[in-house]
Amino acid sequence: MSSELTLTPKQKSPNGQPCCEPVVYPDVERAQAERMAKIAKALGDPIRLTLIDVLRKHAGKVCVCELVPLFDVSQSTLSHHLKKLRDAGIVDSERQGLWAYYYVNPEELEELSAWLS
Amino acid sequence: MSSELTLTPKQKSPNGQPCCEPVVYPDVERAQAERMAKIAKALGDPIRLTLIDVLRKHAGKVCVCELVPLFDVSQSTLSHHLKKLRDAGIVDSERQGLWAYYYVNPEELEELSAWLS
DNA sequence: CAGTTCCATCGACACTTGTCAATTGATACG
DNA sequence: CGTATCAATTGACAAGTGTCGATGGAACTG
Repeated sequence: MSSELTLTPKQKSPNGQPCCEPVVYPDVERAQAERMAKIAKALGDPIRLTLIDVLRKHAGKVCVCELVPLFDVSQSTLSHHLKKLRDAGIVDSERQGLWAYYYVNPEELEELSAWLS
Repeated sequence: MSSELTLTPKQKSPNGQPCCEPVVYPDVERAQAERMAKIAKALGDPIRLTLIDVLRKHAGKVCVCELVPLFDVSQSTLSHHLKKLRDAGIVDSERQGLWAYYYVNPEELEELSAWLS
């Protein structure tokens, strides 16, 4: 499970004395941190990160049947990874007859990308 | 477990006919994808992402006793998250007497940050 | 020395993840 | 119609994750 992020106001140490200097606060809001962590989590697997790389570089839509042979995992495993990327909103897919085409939602990566720079 | 990323050369479909147009290849190398996925995974939790935010904004070194009260989790849970960040190489720590100070290794975020932009 | 404080580690727990083989569902083709 | 193909889903399993309370170890305080 992903951790619950509930920021609380700064408290003193139990003995009432601050152990060290100035108070630090996060600049990111709770909701923002959760959105970005969700995206980062989805990128946190080499296969999924490479999938995103392929889809981004290709610009257009890519057929799943093109993606499967790029990796040494079963078709069902790759389908599972694509679902994770879909669930995170990073990619979308489209069926055309027998084939499924995937493409990146670049906007979904922007917030994390901006925070990281 | 993180998936094994072993790219294989493009194969034809079983019936010998490609199902769709042109071959796509990842631009990221296997090792690079694994490095970046490791970083992304470490950022894939709201608490850890916020910790990085705090440490980055603060520039200097931050005492753990400053970090604990910012989150609604136990001290041991926070320590666990800090360890994950240490294991990923994103942060380092330093003991000074009773206190432990954490700081960001900005270089470790660069590769992912660059790839993402 | 004895007590306290900070932080890391341990043990336990429920939940999630990555993986596969097998199945299913939809579509195309002969 | 029956068969073949692509991709998603299901069920299973070992491994990993996030969480806590309790314990441990180091170092300061009196």
